[in-house]
Amino acid sequence: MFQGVFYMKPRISQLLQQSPGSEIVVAEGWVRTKRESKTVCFFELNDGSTLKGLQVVVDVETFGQPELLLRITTGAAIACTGKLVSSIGGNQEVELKADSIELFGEAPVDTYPLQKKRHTLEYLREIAHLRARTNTIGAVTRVRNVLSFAIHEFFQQKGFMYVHTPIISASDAEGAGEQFTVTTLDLANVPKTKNGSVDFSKDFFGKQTKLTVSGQLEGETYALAMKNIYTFGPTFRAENSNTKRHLAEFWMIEPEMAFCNLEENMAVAEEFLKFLFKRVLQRCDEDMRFFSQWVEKGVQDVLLKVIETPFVHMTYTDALVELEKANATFDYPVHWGSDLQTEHERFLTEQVCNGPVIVTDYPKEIKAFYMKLNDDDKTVRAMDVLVPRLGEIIGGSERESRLDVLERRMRALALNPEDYWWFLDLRRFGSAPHAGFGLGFERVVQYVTGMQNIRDVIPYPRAVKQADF
RNA sequence: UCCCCUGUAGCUCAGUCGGUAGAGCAGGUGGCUGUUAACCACCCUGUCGGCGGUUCAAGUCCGUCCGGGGGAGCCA
Repeated sequence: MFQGVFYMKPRISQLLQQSPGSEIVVAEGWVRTKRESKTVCFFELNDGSTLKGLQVVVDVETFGQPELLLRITTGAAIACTGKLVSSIGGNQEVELKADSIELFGEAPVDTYPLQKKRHTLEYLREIAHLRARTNTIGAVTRVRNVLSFAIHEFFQQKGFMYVHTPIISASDAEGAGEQFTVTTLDLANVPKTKNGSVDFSKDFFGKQTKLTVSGQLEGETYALAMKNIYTFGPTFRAENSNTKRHLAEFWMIEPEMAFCNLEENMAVAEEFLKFLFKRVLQRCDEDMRFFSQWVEKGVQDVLLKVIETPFVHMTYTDALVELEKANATFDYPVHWGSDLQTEHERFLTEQVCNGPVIVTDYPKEIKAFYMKLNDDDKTVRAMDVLVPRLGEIIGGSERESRLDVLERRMRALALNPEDYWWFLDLRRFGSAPHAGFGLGFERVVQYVTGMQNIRDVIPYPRAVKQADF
């Protein structure tokens, strides 16, 4: 079974699936809790491979070494050697009857921050370097891992190319939000030009550079060569936003497809989300039952229902009809042309549709310049996928592939076409209809797990005034 | 950035009308022939976020700063 040079000892997840036997096995991990009586002592051992750990049983009298047992406390790293036996207790099939235990690292009870009791997520954020050792964050970590892999599975099996768009961007205006500047200039002694502004020609790249807020524009260039591509990488926004669904550094998935219109774009988005949900239900059953019970009641059933139900399609104009009926209940009443607030999006997906809904064809004034203009000259081929509890989870569009229309739109928004010369070249040479969307990875993890705060679904959250660890 | 809430034992919280603090859990000791949120008994634990003010007296009232949470905006 293990043929590589590096011999992998079995993980606890594998041991838990084995039958009792006379073979000697070794289990390595961290002690979650210890229970002891006069003659018998139990450790629950966890190595991150599963939610529920392996019960290790020690016969106190035959084991001897009472001082060793005393030093093994919650948090200690140990390796236990013995046989897998069927368990007398009712909560597990097998357990490890330890003949010997090696203690690698103690976790002194008076200083170890994790106790064998439930902690709040807020407290765990303060000890983010240790929180992966908890049930909740461990489960999040496994789900996040499965989702990451599923993203590649979905696109790879559909023949999409994984493209790495740049993290450092020299584009003057990507237009998706405030950006972080990347510089090696001495901030205590910034070089200035004659008119007093910062002289970026002295900077590392010879011009001002920033961290990317989106790989879309570069993604489009590769879609118009490889046909179907996707990006999956870190994204940075310097917005001063302080909410439970925003981060300054987050991961984003951005597929881009040539010879593709908005209808096909919507179909891909729907199939993609459903694929991710299916994979998690298949491969993280134990963790998902945990989330369903303790974090968001019934979240498994919600995902199952989403998988089975076709997404509702609705134009912005039709959505407005629904919203205006209920205008009295809103803090911000809507009219045609106004942007949808969080309360409106949630009303549509939770009250009107009772499930995911894709809203399309928004007024051009409230959407980005690169979206394809409709024949009515008033709306663009944009789409937002809205889901209950979270609101917008995907934003996308068919792109404007007509050079003259795109240039006109840019001028109307006071953008300089020369700054986008390479982006416009795509429309000059071999232009084709194309479309794509962006999906915030952490928001998917949030939706799937039911975790309320986005800072708990990424290992080390970066947000306003927060860059610890 | 704006609005609201909040900061008390290691953790989660209570603390009335202003009179120098209390519970659960965690931890310790003892008990228990197999526990699994272990159980039973006893025990230990405090710069009440910082600074300033009002008062005979402040955890409590006022000001201010800092931290945390929720909502809004912006978005993914």
